[in-house]
Amino acid sequence: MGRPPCCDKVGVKKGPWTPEEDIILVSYIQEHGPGNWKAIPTNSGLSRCSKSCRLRWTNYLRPGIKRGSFTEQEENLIIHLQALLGNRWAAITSYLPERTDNDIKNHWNTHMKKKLRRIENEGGMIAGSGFSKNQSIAKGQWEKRLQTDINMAKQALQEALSMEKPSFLYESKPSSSSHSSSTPPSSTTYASSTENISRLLENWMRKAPKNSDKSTQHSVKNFVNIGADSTSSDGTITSVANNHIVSPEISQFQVDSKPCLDERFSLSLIETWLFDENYWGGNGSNIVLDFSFDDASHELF
DNA sequence: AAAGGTTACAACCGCCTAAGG
DNA sequence: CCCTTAGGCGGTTGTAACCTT
Repeated sequence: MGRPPCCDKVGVKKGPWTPEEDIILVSYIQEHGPGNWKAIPTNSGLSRCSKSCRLRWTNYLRPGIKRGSFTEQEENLIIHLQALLGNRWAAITSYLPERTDNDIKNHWNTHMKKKLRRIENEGGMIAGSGFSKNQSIAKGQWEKRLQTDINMAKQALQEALSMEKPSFLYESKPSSSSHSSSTPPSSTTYASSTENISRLLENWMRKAPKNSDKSTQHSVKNFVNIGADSTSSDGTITSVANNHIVSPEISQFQVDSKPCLDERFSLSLIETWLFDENYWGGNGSNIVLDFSFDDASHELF
């Protein structure tokens, strides 16, 4: 007996989500909170499988998602983390909470791989691996990587237990140049969808005074704000969440749908290393190439 | 202006893991 | 323990938008 499909394939809609479907999903989650994905299609009336709903929410509709082009600092961080963690996008995403793993993965595959390949051709190193050619197939590399990960986890745990709470790493440095990218963020279909959803949600709010529950309305309003912010005239995303003035509800969403926030609290050593400009050799183009695990692990642990 | 090629990204697929019975 | 299943993750694909000729 094979594994049954996650959802009944018959009658399950596939393909791009419509704004109407988004509204239904968001409305349902506003009311019931994220989670119990299995129940969402049935209870909300969506003809989508639970997986599709979860993905749509986490990658697209969840409040606090930053869209648009990546800043140089974000890219540097991704390169560095990819060298350290490999293609573990979920782990990498925990350092860039405003980005989704899908977003980072896509950006890596479409932009950064190419960029690094170009650098590799110029510099004769293996891009993205964090190792020079003669190191790349070094015996014991995986063991070393694993050990580093274990050490990282231990360190994080220790710091978490000691209640050390460094400020959010994304609050300080990355945001400082968040609009420094020379290329304007691309306007995608998301923008118009979001505007539609925002409008619909506003109408929905007006029509739905049944919610004596203020918090629900409040959170919907926040969602609307975020939607509007995310499509501001200059195309940049400066959401409420970016400034961390998020409603408890939204915080809850983020906590619920993202990896443990405490992970981020407890990585001051790592973040120092990750954001240390010196590591990046000034222009960020050589960093990975000069980076090796020996250096990093020695410094970190 | 049209055709063909390229890029970007939303969404799907299938595997893995952990929780619950 | 074993089995089932929901949720999570990374790889891959499909396609709309954009660019070049």
